[in-house]
Amino acid sequence: MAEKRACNHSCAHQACISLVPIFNHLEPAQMDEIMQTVQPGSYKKGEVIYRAGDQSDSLYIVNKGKIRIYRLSESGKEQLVRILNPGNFTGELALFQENVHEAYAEAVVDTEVCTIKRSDLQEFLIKYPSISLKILSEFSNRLEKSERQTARFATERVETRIALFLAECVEDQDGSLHIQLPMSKKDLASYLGTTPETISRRLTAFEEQGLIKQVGQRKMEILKLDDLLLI
Amino acid sequence: MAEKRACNHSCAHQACISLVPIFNHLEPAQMDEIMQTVQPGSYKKGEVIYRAGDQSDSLYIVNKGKIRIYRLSESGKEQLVRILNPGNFTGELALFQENVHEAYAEAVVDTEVCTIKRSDLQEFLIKYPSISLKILSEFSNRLEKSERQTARFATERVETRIALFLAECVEDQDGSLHIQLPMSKKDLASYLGTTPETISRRLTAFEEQGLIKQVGQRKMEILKLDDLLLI
DNA sequence: GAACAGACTTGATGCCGGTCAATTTCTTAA
DNA sequence: TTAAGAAATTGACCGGCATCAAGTCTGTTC
Repeated sequence: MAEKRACNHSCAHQACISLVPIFNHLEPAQMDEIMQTVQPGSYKKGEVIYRAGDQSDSLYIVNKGKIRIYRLSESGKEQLVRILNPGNFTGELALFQENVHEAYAEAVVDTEVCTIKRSDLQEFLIKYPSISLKILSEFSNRLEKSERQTARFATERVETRIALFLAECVEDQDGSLHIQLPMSKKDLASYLGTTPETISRRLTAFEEQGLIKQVGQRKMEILKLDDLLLI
Repeated sequence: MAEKRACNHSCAHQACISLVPIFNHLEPAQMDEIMQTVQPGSYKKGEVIYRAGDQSDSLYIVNKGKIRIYRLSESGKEQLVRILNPGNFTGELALFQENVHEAYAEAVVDTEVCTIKRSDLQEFLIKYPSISLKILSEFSNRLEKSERQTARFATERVETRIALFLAECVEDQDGSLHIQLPMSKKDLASYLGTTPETISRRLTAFEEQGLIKQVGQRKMEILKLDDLLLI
């Protein structure tokens, strides 16, 4: 791997490795070893990072910016699955199964990533089994969240899914009741399996019921969190 | 662990270990070691194996019978997540995160299981890292399937979800066009996020369109698989 | 600052699919 | 075999939400 070394350890693009939960428990020396294999990449706003069906052979770690991960359904419609912020990664599924992306990824704004070749990563998995355990923990969380999301789709109405999403925003933002939506309403609609129109209407209805107070494009104040969750 | 030994290696309830993909790559001696830690359990038809909120400290492997795994949504409605057959297991999520079940499990028919204590399994994970890799692969598949399912809920109509499910039945049954539904229509409705009435109506409609031919309770013949998938 | 494109809102309309109810068919137990 | 209780079907009804169509507002680029 040493021959891939592009620059020394202090390169900015490598620093993100230390942000990633699956690596940051390692010894400094081991972390350096991983950093040697990292390749930088950058994408302009709106640029596609990989497409569904692309050969998938790398792990992408977000260094700066924001990435949208979409999934295409059988009939070609797309759903927003997740938004990646610095320290998050994608491409991990391909490590353990067929090597074609099922999803596609797009830069929301100008974005810098670090990529690690799949083969390099697999070497590290064998060399440092603790990484496997970290990835297992990550997968476990993701699976849990994904199944929860599926159950919500299967059993809850759109109104409830929106309310639950707002509650999650409160949690993510450390319990503050002044929240900021992490994405546009169009993206949110895709994520929640509805339309921007319906999101807009439900939020207005919540406001008329005195449950929330909208303030500007993506900001709002949650007035009655408990009542919101009873919907 | 040896002191837990309840009987010798030939015990029937232990044999299932060799059926489980995450263990069956091990050396016979290692597999025996795991078998020593296995405890048998049996449940009558309809009996609950664990509830949402229960302390979760074991992996359950189905030896004989069938188990339904349900998830409860925030408002108490339940969705069928998965059905376990012999060789399948549940309780794996709790290995890597908080130790409370988010789902609940119920025996569909009289069922025998093997349980492995979480602490025992964690020892094995450290001792035999190859098990981690197998579980990673399993998780990776599950995550992939779960996200696909979520995307279907988000983007496809009930009619399409039913058609896609039928296509999966064909795959699972080795491409045979004479398929058997793996569960009752009530369960299927819960799994697909709809109602038994709607399932019944859509299948009748498929039949009237000449796409399938229903024959008896849970059996049918797929006449035009391609057309079914264009819906 | 003007102009433009996106993002968001609001209204009107229609239909998919959930709900309730009444049979009918199948399964299980006595 | 019969009886009882599920499971499945079929019909009537209607409400939630998608769709289409106009706007309004925001932010960005000359």
